[in-house]
Amino acid sequence: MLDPRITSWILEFVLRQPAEDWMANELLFALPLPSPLSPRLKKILLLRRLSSDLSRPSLSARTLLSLELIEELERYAGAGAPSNSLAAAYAAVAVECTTRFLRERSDDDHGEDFFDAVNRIWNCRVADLERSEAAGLFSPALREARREMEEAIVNPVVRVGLTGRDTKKAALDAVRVYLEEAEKEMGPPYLEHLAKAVCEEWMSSGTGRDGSVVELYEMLRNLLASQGERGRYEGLPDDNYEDSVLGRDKDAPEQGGCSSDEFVHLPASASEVMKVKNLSQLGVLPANLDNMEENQNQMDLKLVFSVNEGAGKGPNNDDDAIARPNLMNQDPSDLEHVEENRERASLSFVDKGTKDGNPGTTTCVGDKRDCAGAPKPSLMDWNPTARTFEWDEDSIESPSENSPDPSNKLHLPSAKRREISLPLEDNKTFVKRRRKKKWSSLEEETLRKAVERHGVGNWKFIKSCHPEIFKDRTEVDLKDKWRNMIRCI
DNA sequence: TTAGGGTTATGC
DNA sequence: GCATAACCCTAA
Repeated sequence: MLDPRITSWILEFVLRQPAEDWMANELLFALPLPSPLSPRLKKILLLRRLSSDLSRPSLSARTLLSLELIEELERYAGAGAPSNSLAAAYAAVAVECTTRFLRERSDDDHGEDFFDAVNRIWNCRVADLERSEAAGLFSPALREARREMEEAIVNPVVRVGLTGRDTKKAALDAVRVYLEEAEKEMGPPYLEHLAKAVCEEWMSSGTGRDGSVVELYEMLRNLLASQGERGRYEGLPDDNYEDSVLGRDKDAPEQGGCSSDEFVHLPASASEVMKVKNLSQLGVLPANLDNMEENQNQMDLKLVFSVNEGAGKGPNNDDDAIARPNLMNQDPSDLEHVEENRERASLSFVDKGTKDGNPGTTTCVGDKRDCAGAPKPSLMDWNPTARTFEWDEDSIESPSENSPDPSNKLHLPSAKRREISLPLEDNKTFVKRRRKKKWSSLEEETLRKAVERHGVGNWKFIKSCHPEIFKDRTEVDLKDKWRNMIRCI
């Protein structure tokens, strides 16, 4: 079993090389990693995602999210205000994520997408940012940009001016500047330090070396052991190497609000875990997956920090598409059943995949705003007005009720269902009842604050302001939850 | 779209 | 069996 510390160093090294994204994801998925991830590795993964966005090049709400997460990481590490380059990149990306809808508008689009983006990004996201602990990102440039966007809502001349501006290049440049600065600040990969120490050890130990990978790995283990026995190993980076990247104050207490556990643990669905287990049985993955709880954490961690969902190209990619858990296309709706770890679900790196990378909801300006346009769940998922049956999630519907081979049911069992309401003759109208999902404290707190800010009854607007946090909730869910919450007072 | 009553699941 | 939370249904 590989030492998770060593694999994290290897991962750091690979992520900081110009390796392809699919390879980085493969490694991220395959290697055992320490849990929770170190702040250093988290930051490296976030930087890598920014780098991927640059290389495609595609800036989206996910890019904004990556920048917000970096700020949060640094803030909880006690690093103080975000750097100018980080704030500048954030402002530039926010502008680009908005103005792109002006450039890309179609004939039948009368600017609704742009208005939605202004509301979503500037009236909700940036406004929340200003009031939050992340206010360090709220730079003068961001303030000015918000003023301009608000003006663009009512002034077509400003919109025309924005359309003619190359905000994409400006945003790409700003992100590039930040990445270069962050890379420089981070210093060389830890593995390079280790390699130097290993070389010295190698040179001094004389004969009997064969130079194999196994031997190299053993030497790394020995170095680790000697580090443990003697404290700092001469020639290795000091014990604070991990923290130094983030400027962490050694005396700063661990923060509860964004602990690494909360930050990285996003649950994989049971089905995903089963896929992993199957792969394990096939020998594709290490067979050490019996402890599903523990290994699900590993999966969660990797799903959250996958490098780039749109970059899953690589050898055998097509063959893998069905069989293996796809780190790039994990559906957030699958991420159920682990309430304790949902605190940062809104910070997941897995996008719904709308055209701007934003979750699929739209909002408009003003109180009691018209928020039409939010996509409803597919009828294939559930129908709020249909008579309901409960389905066993683990069961897979048989392709045909008249299957010629009844033995198939052993492998593809018909869905178990139990009548809940009046029976209807046409089974097609029966749609599963959603699985109960306990509200996380993040959802509750967000709802509480939103009601304070926007008032009771604006459920659709509140949902639209926090589409990622409430992505699995309907407006009615928000209303019901609020009803429950005030009952407790 | 929302409010409010009804139903179901879950924990004790 | 009861209390509660989550979810569903439907009238306005």
